Amino acid sequence: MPQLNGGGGDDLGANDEMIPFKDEGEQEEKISENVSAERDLDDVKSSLVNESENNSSSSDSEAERRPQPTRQDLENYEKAREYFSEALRRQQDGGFFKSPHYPGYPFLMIPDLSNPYLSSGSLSTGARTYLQMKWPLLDVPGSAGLKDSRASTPGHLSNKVPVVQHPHHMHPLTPLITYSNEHFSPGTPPPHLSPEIDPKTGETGGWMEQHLPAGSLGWLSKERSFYGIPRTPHPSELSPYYPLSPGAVGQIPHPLGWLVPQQGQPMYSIPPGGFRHPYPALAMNASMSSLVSSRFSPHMVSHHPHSLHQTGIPHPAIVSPAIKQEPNQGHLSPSMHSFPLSDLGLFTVSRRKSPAPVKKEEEKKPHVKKPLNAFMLYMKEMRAKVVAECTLKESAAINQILGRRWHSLTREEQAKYYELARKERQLHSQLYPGWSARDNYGKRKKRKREKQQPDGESEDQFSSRNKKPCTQYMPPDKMCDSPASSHGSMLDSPATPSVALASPAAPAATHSEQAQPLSLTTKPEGRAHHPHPHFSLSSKPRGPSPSSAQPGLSLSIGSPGSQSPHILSRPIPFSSLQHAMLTPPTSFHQAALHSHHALLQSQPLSLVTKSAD
DNA sequence: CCACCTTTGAAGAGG
DNA sequence: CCTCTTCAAAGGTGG
Repeated sequence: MPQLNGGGGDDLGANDEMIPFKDEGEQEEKISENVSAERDLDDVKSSLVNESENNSSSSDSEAERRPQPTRQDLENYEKAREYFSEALRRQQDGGFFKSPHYPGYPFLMIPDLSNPYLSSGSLSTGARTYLQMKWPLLDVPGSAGLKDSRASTPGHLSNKVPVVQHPHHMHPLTPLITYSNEHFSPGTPPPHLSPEIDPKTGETGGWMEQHLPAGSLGWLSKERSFYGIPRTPHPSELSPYYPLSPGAVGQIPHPLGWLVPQQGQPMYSIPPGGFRHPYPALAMNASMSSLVSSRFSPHMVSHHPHSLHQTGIPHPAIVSPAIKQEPNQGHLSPSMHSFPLSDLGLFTVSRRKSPAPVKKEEEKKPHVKKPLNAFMLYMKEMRAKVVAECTLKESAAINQILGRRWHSLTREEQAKYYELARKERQLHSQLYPGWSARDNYGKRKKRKREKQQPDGESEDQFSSRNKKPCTQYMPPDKMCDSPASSHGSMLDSPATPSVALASPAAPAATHSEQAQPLSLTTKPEGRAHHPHPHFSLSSKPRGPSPSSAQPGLSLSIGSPGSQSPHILSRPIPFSSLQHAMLTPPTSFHQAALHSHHALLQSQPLSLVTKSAD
């Protein structure tokens, strides 16, 4: 299997093991099919791109009309259908689709039909089946190394996919990974989970679903976040997350997950009635823009003054306040329509114009949100799992647990998220070149810090926190945050020989970015089992430095708003880790915190000597 | 209705 | 350069 070029490319899961086909004959057959399909789609892609360039200016006039599938639409549809059908079959067979090449094709995702918590430790994907779909999308620098062997197309037309889409345990060269469907019980999803079914008419509204054979499409629940939320195993809990129904297919998440609003709180969402991009000068490669301008359904290329920006890229980061008003995305669901696969963007957009929110939207301009950092990505993925395990629902408590678990992750595991976050930032910066985090200052309501009196500074740190002590969020009876007992990584990755380690962590740093913080100094090396020559206490460029985080470190336990003192991120020996994570910070932690000796003493001597090397 | 809580990390502002 | 602040997600809670 071709090895992905580093160069910032996606190397995640490059060595992940994959589920084999039943037999080689089958595999070869599928590979052949896949190759053939790709070739065909390549042609289609080219024609689409050309066509789109020619027609891009006429989109406005078409905007009012219902989208008519073009020849390419149909062709693509056929191809996509093949993929989907195959995907489903594979899913049922428990095999996966393997293609010898393709680097960077977007992956359509359909939910994993079986695996409840499979994502343990791995981003995403938790429960997704990735379908390889060829479609020119973003030209992501991070995936620049992904070179289609057949790619004669210019770089800007190459089929690049934001690698952030890739599950960490999935190699990009594995276009389709499916899981067994042993838990798959086709059925009618709850109405509220059938975005494509018009509750009023009972009809499915999507063009695609009307054409695709039942069961050929999997779809992603809105309940699932971009990176995938492990679903709960229980059927009753399962349905909300996996509204799978062969008869109610249609919602296909865009390969760029964030492009499709999911869940009430989409990671990145599309404002009702459209999308106004605050940054007209959106950087988009040719393929992207052409797709946007032409391949987008007329409904996407909205005529509405506040609809999609001409660039048409509803980046998830763009959020309209109005959207949060509708947790169920009512403005999206019933009237949502999937467009021909030619839109492979698989964007779904309300066909109706949302009448009311329009004005509101004018007042409240959507803003581009910050890209998620590594921890946020981790939280996004793991929250559901923790919630399911703990029966806790308060985010504050969940976050505490997640924070502890975060620190319990091995370095490699964290590296995955850092890498993902890095790519997320890359993508974000590509989409919003002029964006600055400062733009969002004040988007939130004033922090209490600002509200409070300047002189009450010394007091507020405790007072505010005292209102809700940490322990309040840590019900003693809930041992769910015990990493040893519940954290997947602990169970799943006893010490994965990390091949993957080589790449994700260290190389993450690019010319434009500093080396990943990785909290190197905070990792209990004993767990990592991967003493690296460069892994030294000084290798951290500017990560969360214990000494620099907060002046009043010991007090920062109660420090509101500001950074956590990383009390628990201290180099606590693993043997003490559990205890550390189950108990509030103590003098022990502080001691460990202020002294790396605590770590070094607890570390194998070899570690120390190695670093000396 | 909305700020708060809570977590880590990134980025910006200011000294 | 260093320190501090803000925001990103999430959803229950409380004013």
